[in-house]
Amino acid sequence: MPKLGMEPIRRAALVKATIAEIGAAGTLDVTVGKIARRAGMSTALAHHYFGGKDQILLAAMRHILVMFADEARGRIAAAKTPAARLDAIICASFAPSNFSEDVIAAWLNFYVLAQSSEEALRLLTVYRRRLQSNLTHALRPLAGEAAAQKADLIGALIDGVYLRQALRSDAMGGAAAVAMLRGAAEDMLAPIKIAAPEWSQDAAQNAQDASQTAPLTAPRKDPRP
Amino acid sequence: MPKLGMEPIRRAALVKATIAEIGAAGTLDVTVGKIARRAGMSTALAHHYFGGKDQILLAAMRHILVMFADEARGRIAAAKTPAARLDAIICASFAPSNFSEDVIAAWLNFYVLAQSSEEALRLLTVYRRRLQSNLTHALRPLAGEAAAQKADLIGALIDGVYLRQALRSDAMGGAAAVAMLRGAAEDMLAPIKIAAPEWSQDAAQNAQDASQTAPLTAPRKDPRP
DNA sequence: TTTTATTGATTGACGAGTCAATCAATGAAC
DNA sequence: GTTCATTGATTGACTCGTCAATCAATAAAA
Repeated sequence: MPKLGMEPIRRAALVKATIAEIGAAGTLDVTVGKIARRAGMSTALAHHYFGGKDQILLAAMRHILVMFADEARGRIAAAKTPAARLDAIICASFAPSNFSEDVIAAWLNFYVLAQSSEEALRLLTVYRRRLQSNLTHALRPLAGEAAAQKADLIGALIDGVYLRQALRSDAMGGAAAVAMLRGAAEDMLAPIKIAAPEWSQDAAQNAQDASQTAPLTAPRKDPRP
Repeated sequence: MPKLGMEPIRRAALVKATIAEIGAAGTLDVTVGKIARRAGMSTALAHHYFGGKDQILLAAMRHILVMFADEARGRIAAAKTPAARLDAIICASFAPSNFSEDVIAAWLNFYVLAQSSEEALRLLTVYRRRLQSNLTHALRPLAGEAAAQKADLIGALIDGVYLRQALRSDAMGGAAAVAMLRGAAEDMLAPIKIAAPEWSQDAAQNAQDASQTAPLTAPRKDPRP
């Protein structure tokens, strides 16, 4: 059984299991034993590779943050116009890799963790700054002076929509969330009259990647059940 | 020492202490012992009055929800115009009673609790529905058909801005949050051209109550009693 | 005396972290 | 091509602390 080079494999398995376990429990109050068992190893091995529960949790958090960063970077790089960049950021936030049930639960819990863990707060701050920076950059040509302010707004709105997913009752798919965000961005930018004509074209291109768990109906403008 | 009619007093003290303890710890992982000690009694007494930890937590949550409902009801009742009602809801969300450090931390934690507690989810759903209903009602004369959709947006935005307060790094006061929401609402309503002229007047009246300044920068550490 | 208020002590369970001990590949020496 | 020392991989069992919940007992009203 024991082959060499197990460490990265074990670490990845533990991170994955941690996110799954958090999603299943809805809490950070998961035992190392459960995580390890789900990852197919003993608790001692988990400790061997990570040193402690905190490190496991933080590694899971880092993983989620990196996944989001990758998603966003790729989509932004592929966008040609400011409007497309804005849309790319919105779509990245609700792309499947960042929008599964487990990841949403984990994300919410990491917000809580940031209140008692210096390192978690640091990581979350990095994420927030990057989002803000990306949004501001995309909005500069569209909103000029007001770019930073609008970026703040859209950032908060993304967080808010995302947060509401934690409550399964009024759950909507990623596509619906994206549609909502797009509508808000349009409203916000409409008075400025610089809304790019190719907007809908970019939107159509991004939309196919952002659909999640197959909403049987086409994404509606009005997300009211 | 033993006087009669202690029950309501003890319960209130425990609820208050629970919120404070959650705020201090940043977690729902607070011990009954700590809560009871902060409330000036023994753990056994806390169990006597509440039956268990879950009940204490839910009572604290209910208390916060009721506080918010009272705040909102009062402000909405005092508002004369649709725009003023909208502003009243916004202000209520960031009024001191709902926007202190402890309450923000508790609120965030209750979102997490709702993922594993049926009753917590139920309570949160009630809050969400009421907020949605209030917003829709206020927006109907301003946005007509789109009222429900706009209400969803503003509701999500309120949650998002509120959520960001959990991270103290980029903390802003309640007044700043309200200003941000007002700006967003104006942007959103501007194209519809029904924005009431007395808006700024109502805003000025509401603003004084909603200012709150408690910016922190570091996560909290366990206080040693 | 009955009821309400109150607590210190106790219990039972659970979980994080540690440790000493195995297991199995690898590769060098013969 | 055996032998064997080395080292990473892996675990079961154990320690130690914590915490929710319970209980038996005491004190003061009514």
